[in-house]
Amino acid sequence: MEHKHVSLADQVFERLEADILGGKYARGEVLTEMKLCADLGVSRTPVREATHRLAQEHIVEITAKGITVLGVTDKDLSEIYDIRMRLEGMAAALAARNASDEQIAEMKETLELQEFYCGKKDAERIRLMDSTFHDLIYAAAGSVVLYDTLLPLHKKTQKFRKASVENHSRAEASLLEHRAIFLAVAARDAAAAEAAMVEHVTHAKQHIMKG
Amino acid sequence: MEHKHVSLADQVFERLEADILGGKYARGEVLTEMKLCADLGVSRTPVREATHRLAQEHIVEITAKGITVLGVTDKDLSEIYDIRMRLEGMAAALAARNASDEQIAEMKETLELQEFYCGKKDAERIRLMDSTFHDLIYAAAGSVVLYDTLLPLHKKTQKFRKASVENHSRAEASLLEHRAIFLAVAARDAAAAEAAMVEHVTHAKQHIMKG
DNA sequence: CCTGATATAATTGTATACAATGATACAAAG
DNA sequence: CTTTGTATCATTGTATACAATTATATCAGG
Repeated sequence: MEHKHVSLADQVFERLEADILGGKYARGEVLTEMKLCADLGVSRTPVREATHRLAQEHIVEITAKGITVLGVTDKDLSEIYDIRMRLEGMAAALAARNASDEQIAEMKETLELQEFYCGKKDAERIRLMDSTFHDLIYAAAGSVVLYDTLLPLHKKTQKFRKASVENHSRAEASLLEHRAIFLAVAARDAAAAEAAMVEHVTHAKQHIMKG
Repeated sequence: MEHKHVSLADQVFERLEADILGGKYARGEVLTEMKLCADLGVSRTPVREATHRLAQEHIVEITAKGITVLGVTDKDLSEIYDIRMRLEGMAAALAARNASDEQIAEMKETLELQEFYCGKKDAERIRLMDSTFHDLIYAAAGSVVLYDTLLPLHKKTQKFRKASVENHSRAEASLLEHRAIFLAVAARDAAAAEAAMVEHVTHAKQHIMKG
């Protein structure tokens, strides 16, 4: 049993990041440390650590006025997809070479769940399975640097991906694209995996930037 | 006059990041907050903020044992260059489209300084001009996301780039490659800028990974 | 000599008091 | 009415005391 200690600061960071990128706080909204302390029931120290880490990722901005929520602009979103277009293909190709059988099994399971939730039209869980699938690809690539580069970018798109898969036909198309990526990775075909991933990200961008 | 307040935490962060990525602390070395406090003459609070931000970038690891310096492994270095190969071309192409005349003038000036220091065989300053040139390209691209993605990756290579340009022939080759990128950007030729940048990063990787 | 439990010590995690900064409201002068 | 100076207040920045965790040394038992 892994009893790795998770600090309050880590918990606050995860929570705030998810809340902001999930759309709970509006862009431009100004928070204060004390308000967050009261909401979360912790002292300023872990809140400070969390907000400063968020500031480093340009998710909030800290001034004497307070903690301003920056979130993700449409311009950011477009740029994120342009970057992901170039890096996720690389990740898929590496995953095809380096993924363990166990990782491939996890991908398969994730895909089956995605199909299940797609049938139930549960957008939030479809989005979650989407995140998990991409995360598995990043991890399977076996590059810590690539993982650290892609994960924050992917997280920043989560709110928009959820909105996207509320459209059922897009949700089904996304599932098919994921399956194509999976088959190529499972077949250890790096070139096919890269091509499938590039196509997937391209379509995702097209659909998201329309809305 | 911009009298933007720079906190102690920011100063400590910059200092520690530069010291670790510059090679002052060896990989595996274990620091403690108190030691850093004594060295830098500040309390634990700003030191904590700085070290935790460094931990987020995987430059250090914080455990009950202390603050372990991770730095950059050869594997990291290789992966960083593979990623930069894909993103810096994008940045150069965007810079060719979006750079202001002022930014282009700054690039020109930076190049002239690089040439000057290349003549004097001053590796540290060549490395600095190299950093400045790439930073100008990132900024001129006009994408905050791309800037934030590339800058940390570029910083992590600084120690190795310095070692690389201590080889005079590589320093001269690098200067020529920068000039080719500059000319394409100044001519507003995005495709040429991208090609020149990809070639530059490719050569840089080849030279650095040999050493 | 090795193994394991236990006590100790070193380190980070957290809370809070105080300092410094900057924003804001308001009044006085032009 | 606008502007400018000033005082107040809210907020973050910093230092430090205390709690919790974990590594490490020590010792007993086999």
